[in-house]
Amino acid sequence: MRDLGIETSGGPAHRVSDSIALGPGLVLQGTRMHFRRNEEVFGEGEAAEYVYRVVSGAVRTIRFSSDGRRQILNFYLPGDIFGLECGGQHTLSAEAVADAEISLVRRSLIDTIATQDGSAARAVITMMQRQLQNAQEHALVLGRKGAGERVAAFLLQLADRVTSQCEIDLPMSRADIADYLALTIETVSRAFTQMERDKTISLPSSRHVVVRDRCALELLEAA
Amino acid sequence: MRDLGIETSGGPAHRVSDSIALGPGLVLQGTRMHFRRNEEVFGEGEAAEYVYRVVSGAVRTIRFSSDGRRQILNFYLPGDIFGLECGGQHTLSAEAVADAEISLVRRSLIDTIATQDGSAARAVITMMQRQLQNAQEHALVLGRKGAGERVAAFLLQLADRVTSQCEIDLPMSRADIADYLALTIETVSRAFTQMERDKTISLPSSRHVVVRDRCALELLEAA
DNA sequence: CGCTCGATTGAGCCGCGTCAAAGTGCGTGG
DNA sequence: CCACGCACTTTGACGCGGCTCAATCGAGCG
Repeated sequence: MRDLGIETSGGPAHRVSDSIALGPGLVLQGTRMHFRRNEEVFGEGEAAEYVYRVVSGAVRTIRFSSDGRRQILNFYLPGDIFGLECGGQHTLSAEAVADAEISLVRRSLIDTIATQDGSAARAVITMMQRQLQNAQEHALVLGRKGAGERVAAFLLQLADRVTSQCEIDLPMSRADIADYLALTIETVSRAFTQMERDKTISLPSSRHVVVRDRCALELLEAA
Repeated sequence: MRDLGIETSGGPAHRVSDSIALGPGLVLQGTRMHFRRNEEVFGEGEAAEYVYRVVSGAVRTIRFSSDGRRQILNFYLPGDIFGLECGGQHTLSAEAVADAEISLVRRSLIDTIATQDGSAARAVITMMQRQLQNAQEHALVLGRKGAGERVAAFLLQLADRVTSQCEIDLPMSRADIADYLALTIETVSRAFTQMERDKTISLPSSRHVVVRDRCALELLEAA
């Protein structure tokens, strides 16, 4: 938002700068790294040394339930910041959904600055608030919506994060969507097909969605 | 934890002090208020003026999905702090589960202090991290566990927050548990009954649970 | 051209929600 | 002290949405 570039959930650009801003005139230059599709950025249990910003590509954060099924907790697109959720140790892992450039800033550096500069500390708190609200919204979707509504909510959420608000390039597979929405790939696929049949969306290819009737989608989400 | 009393998730005592600690030697005395069972502490959309700490009783935070069904996002017991999740405006509402004494501290006061004192800012960030991890754990439970596993997870979570780790006094109704776990009251009730049949717990009364076999409960949770 | 991986489609089943009816505990008033 | 009413809980019967299993389809690539 504004000039800060601290948004954790609003990266419309295909490719963005690799610095993390903590306030006006306080911008941290990160180290840029490249990750291949499905490569791990960090793993559950590792020491949390860095905070990350997506420059290009996309990232997912993962946790596994005790019986081994995976739950995707969030997707991060260019401009989004991730890796803040933890104390000293990561409680989840992060992987590249597609090839991604990611900018790393040392957590100790951010800690130091946040301790000295009040407005930087507030920037960090604001980022975490956004993450927290995301997680709560996610819990609401998983708890209270049926399959079609979940997929609709997912598409709307994605549409709002992309420049062209009605044409979406999905960086993730059906399996990723399923594990994010706590459904199976079959159910996700059927939901897409149904929406296409209803002229709510069209699917030129399986990774490319065109929203033809946003209202219908919003109606579906509410269900 | 430690001497700070900033824990958001660990209030074993039936009744605790009403101050919020932001660091060693930095303790904010709150204004104590009383809320009746089911009374609203704050509502979605209201300006977020305060941060709250449960002194006695219990509190739930709520959000409604677009079709009107409610989802309980968290329960707060004595010692827990809530109301941090928002920016300027509450994105959820909070109600007393049972009669509760709650201590209020002005958000502006905390903001001011956090801006000036680095360690206070870190205390706030730590509290938010804990909230965030709670929310993510909750999403994992809702997404990946069946009915019995959810109830088992709920009981274990509660058992860990109570002094007597095997005797739990539930401050909330079956309906509250159901809305927290995204189940129906009937399903929650059946899960309790089943556990009692399996000698995993006993139910001297519907609000009083005795954990007889914690291992079995942990096994159930994993499912 | 044929292989492989992901996506789609279909058939059948099961867990949990829905609806309905008792059962239980507690506060209130007679 | 007991009778009644109300709110909450438990239990049962049944239906449906989404999962499972299996086959087919389609696109990218060697």
